[in-house]
Order: sequence, then C-alpha cells, then structure tokens
Amino acid sequence: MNGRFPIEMHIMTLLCTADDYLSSDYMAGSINVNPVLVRKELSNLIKHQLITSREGKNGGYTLSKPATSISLASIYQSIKQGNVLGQAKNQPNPACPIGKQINNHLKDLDNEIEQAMLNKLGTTNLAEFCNKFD
Amino acid sequence: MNGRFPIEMHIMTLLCTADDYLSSDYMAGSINVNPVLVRKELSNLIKHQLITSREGKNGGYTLSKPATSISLASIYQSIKQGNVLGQAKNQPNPACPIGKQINNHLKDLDNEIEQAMLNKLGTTNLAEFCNKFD
DNA sequence: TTGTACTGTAATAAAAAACATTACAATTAA
DNA sequence: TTAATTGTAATGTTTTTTATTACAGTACAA
Repeated sequence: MNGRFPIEMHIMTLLCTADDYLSSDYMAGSINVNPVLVRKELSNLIKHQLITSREGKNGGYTLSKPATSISLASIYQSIKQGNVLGQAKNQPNPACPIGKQINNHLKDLDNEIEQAMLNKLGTTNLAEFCNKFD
Repeated sequence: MNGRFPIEMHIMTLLCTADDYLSSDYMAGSINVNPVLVRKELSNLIKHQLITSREGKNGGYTLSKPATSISLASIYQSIKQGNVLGQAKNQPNPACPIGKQINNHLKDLDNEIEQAMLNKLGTTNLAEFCNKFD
C-alpha cells in the first residue's frame, strides 16, 4: 500500500475545515510531502468531482459539495487500484489444476472483501470525520 | 500491496488438496515464483502454526490442523503489516492543528476497516475455499 | 500591461520496497 | 554416504513510490 489515501484524507480534512480556497503549497506544508504529489492527488480529486479548483492569483481548491454528502467510501474509490488483498506479479502455472483456477477464486474473494470495506467506509461522511478534530 | 496473501492462499490451497507432504520446489512451480520466496512464506505459516514441516529427504510441508478449522482471517493475519488503508512516509506538520491529530484519527479508521475485513474473511474457512475448485 | 501568485503537468531522479538468485549449512531417508 | 530436502543469509535486480526541476497557462491587481 502507498500513501495516497492518507494524503487525500488529509487534503479533504483541510478543505473541510477551511473557510476559503487553499493552495496546494499550503496543504503540502501541512501534510509534509512534495507539492507536486499533492497537486497530483488534487487533480485526481477534481477528476472524481470531490473538489473544484480556481486558477491564477488567489486560486486554490475547495470542496465541490457539502462535507455531509461526501462519504469516505467515495474518497477511497477515487484512489483504489488493483486488489485489496494484494496481487502476485507472476501468473500461476496453468498446467496445475490449482494454478489454473486460483486467480479467479482469489479475485472473487477480493471483491467480497472490498465490498465489506466500502460498506464500512460508507457509514461515515467527511463532516463526521472532521468533527473528531478539536 | 504485495503478493504475499495470494502466495499464502496458493500454498494453503495446494496443501489442502494434497494427500501427502509437498516440497517448496513443487509449490514454487505451481505458483510460479522463486522457491526462496515460497520458503519464506512457508516459514511464516509455520511461525503462525498453520502448517508444519518435515526436514530431510522426502521432507516437505503439510497443514497443521483440519482445513475446516483454518479461517481465511487467520491466514490474512499471518501476513498483515501496517495499515490496510495505506500509510504516508512523512509525518504531518505538528504545527498544523489538522496535521497534529490526523494520524490518530486515520489509525482509528484503519482499525475499524481492518476489523470489517477480518469479520468478512472469518466467515470462510480453507476447506470451503478449496471446495470452489473443480 | 506587467509582475506575482497560483494551477496543471511533463520529465527526470532518487529512494524504498518487492522479488529473484546464489550459496550453503543442517537434516533425514534409502 | 549420497541425494533430496528444509532453512536462511547475503546480494542483486526490478518495480514502485516519492521527490525534484522545470515551465506553460491563468487571473488578479497595481
């Protein structure tokens, strides 16, 4: 796993608690990662319509809708890639009866588990998450 | 995520369907990864008491208990490391009120989600998983 | 109309993680 | 006593992740 979800959650929390547009450099300073990496996540969040941006001087980013209608599942969905339970690089041996079928069965299992995660993430929205902060 | 869970599931499935000890080289051939990597996972499974080994000629590996009493959650537990939802390398800025607290809140969230995954994985045992194979 | 503060993105480099390979000691059956 | 095997350390290669540099485009404001 990489740090994309924590970074996106950090971005969304900052935007949720801010009362004006925030710049990528400001957010990078709070998260403490490279500003370009933050801007890549911001691009991704825009693509998924969770935030909007304003270019030029005094530009920045803001939530595209009320925090109460942004579920943590939708944030997770925006970064999800591959299998939650991991995936091996190599194809199992197709000459082996187990090897031939296991990827399908593991994929089914992965889908089930991912659904359970999403269900749980879907029970909390961004506003509720931000309320945990003093 | 890495390929450890798929590899361990593959190992456990092979051992579940075999009626004698299997060697690490045979299993590596079915999984199609380096034998040393397989032996590392086998070591780990032994450490977690899910399998046992026999050294020397005609040695190999076998399940340490009936497949019906090995839950997929216990296999997952043996490889789990860090956060399911990922973790950033850098510490957030402690001078920022959000940065100061976010790791704790993300950790709580991660624990909740991991528990949901484990609950779901706990509903299936190895024998049931292996029954899916023709 | 020009400077400044931003977004947006491409290209490249560095660091870290994952995986492969080689090597060999220890064990045990035949 | 030979051959097949586990167990593990050390090292190398490849892939992924993160950081850095660079710069074009946009918009505000003096």
